[in-house]
Amino acid sequence: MTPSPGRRGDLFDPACPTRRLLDRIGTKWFSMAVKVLAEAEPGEVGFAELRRRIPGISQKMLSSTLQSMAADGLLTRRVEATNPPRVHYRLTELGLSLDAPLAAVRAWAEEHMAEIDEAAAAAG
Amino acid sequence: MTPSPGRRGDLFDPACPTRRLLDRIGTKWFSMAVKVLAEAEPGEVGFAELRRRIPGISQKMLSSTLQSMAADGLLTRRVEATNPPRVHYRLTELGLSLDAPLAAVRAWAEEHMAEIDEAAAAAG
DNA sequence: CCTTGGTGGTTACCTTTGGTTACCTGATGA
DNA sequence: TCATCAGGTAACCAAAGGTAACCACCAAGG
Repeated sequence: MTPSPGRRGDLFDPACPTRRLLDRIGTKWFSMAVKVLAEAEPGEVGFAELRRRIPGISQKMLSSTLQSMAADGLLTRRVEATNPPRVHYRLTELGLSLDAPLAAVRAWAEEHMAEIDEAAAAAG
Repeated sequence: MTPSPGRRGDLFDPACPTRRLLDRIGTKWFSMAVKVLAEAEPGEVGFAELRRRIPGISQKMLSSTLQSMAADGLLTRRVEATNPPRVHYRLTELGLSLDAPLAAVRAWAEEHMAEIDEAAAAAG
């Protein structure tokens, strides 16, 4: 109680940038969306195509994930004014730059998660 | 259709290692614990000292965070058999190696979260 | 004509779980 | 007597995430 209001390093206050970033990349589909969009060949991917490339995601989750990413300036929407209007998504430079640290996390996971599994199995 | 089933397979199944890692580092105190322990000078930190170095954390959350990390083989517990038994925590090599990708995430956050804030403010 | 399917969403509803506060243990030392 | 050590337990809250239904539009099939 009464956690000393004293100055703590910025890494720990509620507005800590790392915490706020982790809140985003910790959501279920965020990192997958970044990866799929970062690795997309034309750079631009339509909504339905994204659904196909992210197996298991629902329309709602894809829609809300893309919305929050757009609000964060990580991607842009382009609405094609055709018959059934198609919407295309593309990472901004900011969003693209985020793929680097995420790739580091992915690499660590693919290299070391087996060790975590062993430890978890041993711990019962 | 799907002439190439695009064997990005394992990255998207429920047992995807990246997803399972993100589920961990996305929890509120996990990354802070890794950082504090990785930067600790003796390498070993007691429970109460951890509480002091992670302002705002409760006993329960510190306890459960450390437990899950121990179960994952990321840290080890050393119980000092003194009168009030003190418990010391130390990252394993596995846990220590995780600090590298997390540092990349922290670096990105400190460098770019301001841009996200601007975009979010502009988006209203 | 009617039905089906695919386009890009939105809304309502429900469950799960992460996180919080609060209170409990026993032992010890001042 | 009281606080501190390292937790455990219970109850509660808010948010994440899932399912399902709905919308408007259009193309193809029968």
